[in-house]
Amino acid sequence: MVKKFIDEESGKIVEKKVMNAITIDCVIFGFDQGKLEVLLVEHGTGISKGKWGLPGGWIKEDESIDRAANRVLRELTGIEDLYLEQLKAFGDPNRFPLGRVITIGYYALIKKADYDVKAGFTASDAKWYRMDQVNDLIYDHNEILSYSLKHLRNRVRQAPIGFNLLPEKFTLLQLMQLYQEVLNIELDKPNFRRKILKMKLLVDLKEKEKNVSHRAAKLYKFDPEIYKQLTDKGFNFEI
Amino acid sequence: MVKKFIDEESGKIVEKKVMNAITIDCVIFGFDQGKLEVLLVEHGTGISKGKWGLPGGWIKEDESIDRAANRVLRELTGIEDLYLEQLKAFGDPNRFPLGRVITIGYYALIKKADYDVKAGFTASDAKWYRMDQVNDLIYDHNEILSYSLKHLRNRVRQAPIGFNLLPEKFTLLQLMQLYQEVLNIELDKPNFRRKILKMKLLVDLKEKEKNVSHRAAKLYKFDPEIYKQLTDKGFNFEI
DNA sequence: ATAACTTATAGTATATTTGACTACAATACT
DNA sequence: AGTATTGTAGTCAAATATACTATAAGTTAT
Repeated sequence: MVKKFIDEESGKIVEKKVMNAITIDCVIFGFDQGKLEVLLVEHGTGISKGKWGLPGGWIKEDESIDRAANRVLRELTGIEDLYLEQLKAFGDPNRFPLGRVITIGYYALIKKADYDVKAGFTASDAKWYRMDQVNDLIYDHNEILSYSLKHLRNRVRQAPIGFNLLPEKFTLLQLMQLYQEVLNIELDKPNFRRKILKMKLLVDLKEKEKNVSHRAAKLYKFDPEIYKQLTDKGFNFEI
Repeated sequence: MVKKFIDEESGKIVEKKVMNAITIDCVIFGFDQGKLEVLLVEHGTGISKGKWGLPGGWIKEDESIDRAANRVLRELTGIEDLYLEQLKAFGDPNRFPLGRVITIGYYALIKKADYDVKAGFTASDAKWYRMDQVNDLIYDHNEILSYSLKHLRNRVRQAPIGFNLLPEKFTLLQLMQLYQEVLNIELDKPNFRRKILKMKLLVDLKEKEKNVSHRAAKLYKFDPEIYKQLTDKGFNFEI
């Protein structure tokens, strides 16, 4: 791919083999009924028609990459007003079959119930996939996804970001299942409860679940204010 | 900047306003006599002639971005064989005066004494600057630099990047003293030794110090490969 | 109403890790 | 040979984590 570009030295447009195309790819994690899921789209047109991959697309000339990420996600899946965090740029020369394309990965964790997913633009379908049901994705999207998951697992141990995946009011079991699912480990109920409560991070809402077919559990909420106060004192969140 | 690129849908080369140029910029931190410094280069040609900035340059068509980062750094400053970590992509549409250029930031922390700095390629000079003596840099390089510094301060507690400040082969006492200095704490020799060895992060080189006026200590090296394997498994570095 | 079942929560006993400390081994210098 | 310096092994008690048991509090079926 010979490209035209502005040479920094002369200020003129020259042709050289140093240009690259750039895309955005979004990894959106959701949590539902104790399972971690990821949002994928089916390509409706082009060389990847009928295949599934992460929601992604080209960056426009006049938009920042953060804005591009939000736009791409909105166009393909209908999801908007989301805080997308930049993950990493992926730039293997052969990651894209038709030429050199570098992609910048973004990721976010959301509560599925808060967002309506609707396929749009070049996406013929958009669906949540449970992590264990993700098959072959286009290009290097499996690699991007597994990198994201690794990143998520590291971050979720270091900061209580996982709370974003739960409803406002949640039980300790829900929280525990979240960690089990994200970290892919088994936890012990009594021990988990003791550990998390000792952090003094949760607010006891003095409420209980309703309409459940078993003993109702206490409801808690995560209070970002308390978390901020704790971190200011040198608190170390570690699950 | 109208660019040619391969359209994903048709597979043909078309002209559109969605192309971007990509560069690499490297933030190299050095530590010397208790002071943090950063490596800057003076542009010898082009529109920024005579101005200082981070070592950076274009990514070539056939190289990965990691390799590009190492090449750019080598060409401009003579520094090679360095583990550069990807930081973040910066993509404000107006960050570069002559058109849309996205840059991917890389950073590293090195021991100054281990590397010879020699300006090359388009750089007319390359020098270490103490952080408090950095003035106006080209483009958005001040922003990139301050982002890097913030990142570095967070990361030094979470990941073993401090190892880069030691010689390749080091003793456990050297390592301990480094942490004592950086974290401003006192550590217990036997306990530190036990803790760090249990991480299985160090390679025992089966060698000893030489020409020391005391019992020679075993030499170890830090192996980034091992560290990578461990983090993949959910390893948590915490000193 | 009561037995069976599910989930929440309390408690306990054992293993593992940590922190403070002691002892001693190895080497070089005087 | 004696002394100084640093490396390395080990001990012991306290703290913490882990595995497990027991029981309480609801729901549902009979």
